[in-house]
Amino acid sequence: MPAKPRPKTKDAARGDVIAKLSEVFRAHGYEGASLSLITEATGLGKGSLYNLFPRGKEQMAEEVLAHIDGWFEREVFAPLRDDSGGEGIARMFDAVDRYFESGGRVCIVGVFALGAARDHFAKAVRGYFTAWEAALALALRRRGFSAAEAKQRAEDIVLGIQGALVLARANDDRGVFRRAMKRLRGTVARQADAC
Amino acid sequence: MPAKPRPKTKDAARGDVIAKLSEVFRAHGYEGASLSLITEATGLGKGSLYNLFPRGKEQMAEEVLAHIDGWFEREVFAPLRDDSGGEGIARMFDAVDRYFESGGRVCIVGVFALGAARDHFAKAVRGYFTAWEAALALALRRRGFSAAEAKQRAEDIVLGIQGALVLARANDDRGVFRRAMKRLRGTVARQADAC
DNA sequence: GTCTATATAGGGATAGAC
DNA sequence: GTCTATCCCTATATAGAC
Repeated sequence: MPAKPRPKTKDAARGDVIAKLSEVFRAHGYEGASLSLITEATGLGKGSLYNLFPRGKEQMAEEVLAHIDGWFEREVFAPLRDDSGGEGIARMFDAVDRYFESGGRVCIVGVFALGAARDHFAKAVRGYFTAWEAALALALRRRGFSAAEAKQRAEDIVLGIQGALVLARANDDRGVFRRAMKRLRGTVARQADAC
Repeated sequence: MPAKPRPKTKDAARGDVIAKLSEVFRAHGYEGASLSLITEATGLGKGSLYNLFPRGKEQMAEEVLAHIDGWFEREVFAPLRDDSGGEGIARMFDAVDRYFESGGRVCIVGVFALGAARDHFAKAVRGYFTAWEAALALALRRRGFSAAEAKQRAEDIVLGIQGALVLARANDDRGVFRRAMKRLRGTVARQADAC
């Protein structure tokens, strides 16, 4: 190994670009994310962008979605599946709260899902939500819920998070998201409404 | 009054155009709704469109939003506020299920809320959700919920509907929406979890 | 690898004939 | 009122200099 690879590796630099791309797609959606917005956000000219992403905007979006999927796989889905010490679900809520900045940022996958881009990126969009629900349902089963109930509650939680993001952005108020997250955390505590 | 105004009135014809515009904005969002998509959907040339909506696409979106607001005001908010015979909430769920075709159509206001268009149409977007929540909270208070609980449950229901629409479209599966609606209907039945 | 043209298509919007 | 033709701008994408 050479002495000090201080200057960023190729992959790290690419990661930086993808992070900036994400914010453009998040704020403007797929069709709204113009190359001029992208050059502005990344500080790169079109030439550089097409050098990094030869297939253009489509490829940029694909890699943004893949990056999101990777992050959630590491920070959310894997902890849910391992559920080390029964803390998987709590870790999920923590990670989600950080990722969406308590409702200050919307979900790119959700934005894509609502627009015409869904058809083009259907597999990634669907995969994201199904992976999330499946991992969460598994963790809920370990908590003692029946298979059917775990599935239903997992769906309600993912759905609640997405709805909270819509309302938080519509009203420009993170309070909606915070309250929803608190309530959703509560729904996994009480094992059933048995009295 | 003249004998038979069989041919459509001006307003009715305008209503038809707005209905078709709505479907374009619903499917493609504000930025994605190009004039060529709009001419195709309405069957009108640009000249006619600019005659009907002199301020162009912006005005089209404004009138679409106003039309939605009018529909919900009549079919959802007013029944919730009147709550004739305590059926206001049930009528809301029925109307919502019809309007969104059991999850087959997404919410235009939700689509706008997630995109950059929110800033331009902030007042209409915010107004839609706040009116809905306020009317629903009022109906819930009449059902015996405390002011705080009614407000919270109203928020959870509106949020749940929006989240269900996101997931239904993401997974291309109306089942998510139907299940969510059923569950949400249930949350207004049990007055409190008092055992 | 990054930039500055440039190419080509489509965007929103307008003018004017009918 | 509706169309066609046209305006000007911005879109994505490419070429080629450095």
